[in-house]
Amino acid sequence: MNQATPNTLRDLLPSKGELTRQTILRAAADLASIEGLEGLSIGDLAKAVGMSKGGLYSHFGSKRELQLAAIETARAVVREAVFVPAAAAPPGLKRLWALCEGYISYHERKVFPGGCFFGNVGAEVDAKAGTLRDKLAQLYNGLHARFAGMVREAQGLGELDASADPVQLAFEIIAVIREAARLFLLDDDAGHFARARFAIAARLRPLLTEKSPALPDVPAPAAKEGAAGP
Amino acid sequence: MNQATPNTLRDLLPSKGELTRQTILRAAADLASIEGLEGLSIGDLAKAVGMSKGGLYSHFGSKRELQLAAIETARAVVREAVFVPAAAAPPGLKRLWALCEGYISYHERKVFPGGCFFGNVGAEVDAKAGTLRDKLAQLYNGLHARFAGMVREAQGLGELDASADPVQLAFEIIAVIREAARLFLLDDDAGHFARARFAIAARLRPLLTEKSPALPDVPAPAAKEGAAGP
DNA sequence: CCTACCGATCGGTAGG
DNA sequence: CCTACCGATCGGTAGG
Repeated sequence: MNQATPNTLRDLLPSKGELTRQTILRAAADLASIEGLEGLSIGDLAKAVGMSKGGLYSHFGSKRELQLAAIETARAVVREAVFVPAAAAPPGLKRLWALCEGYISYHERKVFPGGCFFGNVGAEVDAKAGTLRDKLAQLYNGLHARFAGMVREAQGLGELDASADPVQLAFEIIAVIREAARLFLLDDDAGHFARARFAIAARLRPLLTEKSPALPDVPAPAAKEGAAGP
Repeated sequence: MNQATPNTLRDLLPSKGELTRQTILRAAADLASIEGLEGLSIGDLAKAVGMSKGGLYSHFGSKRELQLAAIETARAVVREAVFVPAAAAPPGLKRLWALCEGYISYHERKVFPGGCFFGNVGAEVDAKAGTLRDKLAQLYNGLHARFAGMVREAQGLGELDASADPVQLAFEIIAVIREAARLFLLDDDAGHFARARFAIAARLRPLLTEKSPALPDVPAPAAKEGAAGP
């Protein structure tokens, strides 16, 4: 802090440059959710925010730096869209369910235009060892840990059978939600989310205790005729 | 068939050009499992098979044509790696379990160097409406239908409770296997597949009947300490 | 934050 | 199946 003058409102507000930077990063995250972090081109990004390529390079020294910053922005978006709302629910089973619903809704609402930023970018980098892959692995590890933590919380309150393995339960919940999200992107059928909800409710039901609040009603997904195999 | 001369062995064997074509396509599928169908460049592919770009274009008129052909090749690879072996198991619950194991093993063995071709390519195209996305949607539909069909078969033989929804069951099985596969690519921990197996066995167990053959023993996955959230 | 440029690589083609 | 090339676009830079 080499600021001689006293703080004014103007000093505390984000500078114009910082606002531009955030605009660029949010656009970058949106584009990367469709094209991937490599497929995102600086030229297209510049066009999307109405700037020149040179203008972008005054905010980021390299494409890689922009990619890393876009990941942080996407992380903040997920936090606001999924984790913050869930934290508003009462602790225990209700909060766990709110987290599931929030994560489902995040996919269904297409908070990012190309579906989940991390789903797309994760698939893009998962076969290439390196910093980006490790970063994504760590973020997904964190996601699983969040869900597992909520399971433990519900168990601690006696609202969920203590014998269930929280990590295993988190794995299964996230699995059905992400599978639904992928199928939804491919065929635009939101019914896949009904399957995810149904699977989660059925998995939790045998674990309920007399202390458990009631689970919301989850209708059985509509039957569907099978298609031909590959 | 505008062939005047009688068939000889030579006529029935694949021509040299056809063999080259297959070599190119298998290399293309391998590369696309890492880089995606767009990320795959004709120059890199030519280098991988030891040909010039011009040489490749004598087999395929355009990149798009090559992409479509590579999808068919990848489909044949999955058929040989997953569906054919499962068909060798006795019908019913055993065959369903063999299909699960085959699908898990296909991911764990990395039949494609970048993990599942369709997982990677699906994520790449799922946000872009068009022929490729529709093709992938149809293929995944077929995968789900295969699993659902095996569930129905087991039910028909009385080896699985008839009240279970085959499509829902297929959805949940595929979900945990694919989630395990994605995590495996990110952190190289094959333990995720143990979680998938455990989830499938636990899901099937309440559906077993007195006619059911015994399920293989599936050990509970090792406990794992939670990491920090995002 | 812009214009104007760099070398490299992209998909694709001509001609053999 | 090759060499030699095309225009377009890539990430990135210089200079202002």
